Amino acid sequence: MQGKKLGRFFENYLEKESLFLDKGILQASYMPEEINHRDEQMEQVASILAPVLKSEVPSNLFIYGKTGTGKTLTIKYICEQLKEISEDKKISLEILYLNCKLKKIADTEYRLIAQLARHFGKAIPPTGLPTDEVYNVFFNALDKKKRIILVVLDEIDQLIKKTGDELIYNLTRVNTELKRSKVSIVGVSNDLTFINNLDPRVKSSLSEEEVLFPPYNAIQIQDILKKRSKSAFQPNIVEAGVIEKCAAYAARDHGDARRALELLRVAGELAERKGQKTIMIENLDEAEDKIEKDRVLEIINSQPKQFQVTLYAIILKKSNQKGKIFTGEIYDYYKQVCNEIGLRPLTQRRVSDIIAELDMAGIINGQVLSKGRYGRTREISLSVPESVKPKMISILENALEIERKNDSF
DNA sequence: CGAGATTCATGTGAAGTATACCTTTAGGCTTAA
DNA sequence: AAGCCTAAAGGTATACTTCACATGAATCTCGTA
Repeated sequence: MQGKKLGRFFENYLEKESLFLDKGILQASYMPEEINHRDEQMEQVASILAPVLKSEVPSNLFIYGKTGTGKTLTIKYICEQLKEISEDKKISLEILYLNCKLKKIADTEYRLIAQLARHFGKAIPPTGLPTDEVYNVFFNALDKKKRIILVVLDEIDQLIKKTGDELIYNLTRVNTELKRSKVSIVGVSNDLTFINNLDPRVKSSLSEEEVLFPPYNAIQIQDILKKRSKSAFQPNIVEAGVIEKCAAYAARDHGDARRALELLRVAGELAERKGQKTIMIENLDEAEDKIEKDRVLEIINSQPKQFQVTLYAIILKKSNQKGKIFTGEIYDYYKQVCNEIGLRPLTQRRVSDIIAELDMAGIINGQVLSKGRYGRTREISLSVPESVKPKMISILENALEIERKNDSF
């Protein structure tokens, strides 16, 4: 009985014609044939990196611009081109791309270097080796043969903020130690100000060259969306005004093209799931909601237990109590929750750091403020739409194996 | 009334600790000559 | 004697704790108008 029903469902699913021709085109990982509206930046970056094709070491390069301005895309595109040409012409060139934000992969000096070394087939344990040793392994792997290595560090600001700038200093000194190989660093950052807080030596060596990626304007985003949607969707699927609205949404927060594309894709998925024949403007609002929801839930799920408990405490405290909430209150509540689920509570010091990290992740919003005679604390609020909250709570409760006794809503 | 001094609750930096993991070393056992 | 395995020793990164000091505006204190 059930099986039959399900079977019919799948049949229907297959029969239903998809709105998409190629969904991949709207995904962030998609590499288009050509990149629009970034000609100038493209040219700059290309001309800076071009010397690798003559086996010369290019200057270190620092790329900055807000999210969704095409930094990552452009640098990846150029790297691919360089790689192709270098293979054609038998130039030995290695390009390493690494995103420094990935937790547990490249978010400390040790892990970053280890990751780089692994690129050359070296097995590096997750812990235990001296960092110097890992450097040595890495250097030796590099120096095995004569070549130029291009290290692209995406979201480098996150890493430096956390681990200090010594890392870059060490990487730049590679060139003086290696006999045969030469390394050139490309740093990519969202944070426009971060470079100013660096050690001057590091600063000057990292940003021998700089390229700024300005935000796209609404018209450019529209253009990009149109081009991509043409090959991503079946013809005549996207209703009039949808693309314009989509671009407007994205332009609203600093011309983030990635966001615009995601919005369009998710809107398409939603429309398809609902059995619509076209994508309507309403779908965009739903999509925006869903994207935010997915983003938050994704982060929550990947968070360590202690972070989840902290967040859980924040959410519940927040919904039980009107007005502003502060670190002290949360910590008390947090301890209580820990007791209930039999988890050893961390110190307030640590929880304070965890709160700061949740803030960084964009789930909550914390602001240190002084309440004068009544001390100094962080004022915390949830930076998540109301609609996501119930889902968050149930996920957290699930993850933490909490049984909610009294419904506090 | 206003300029300092005081105060509170917690932020924040530095140093210390526990844990998990790594390599090296030394001993003990086996094996083959 | 050489080879191999194992366990202990010595070392590291990371997550967390402990200790101690820094912060900064509301409030208090006290001299002055």
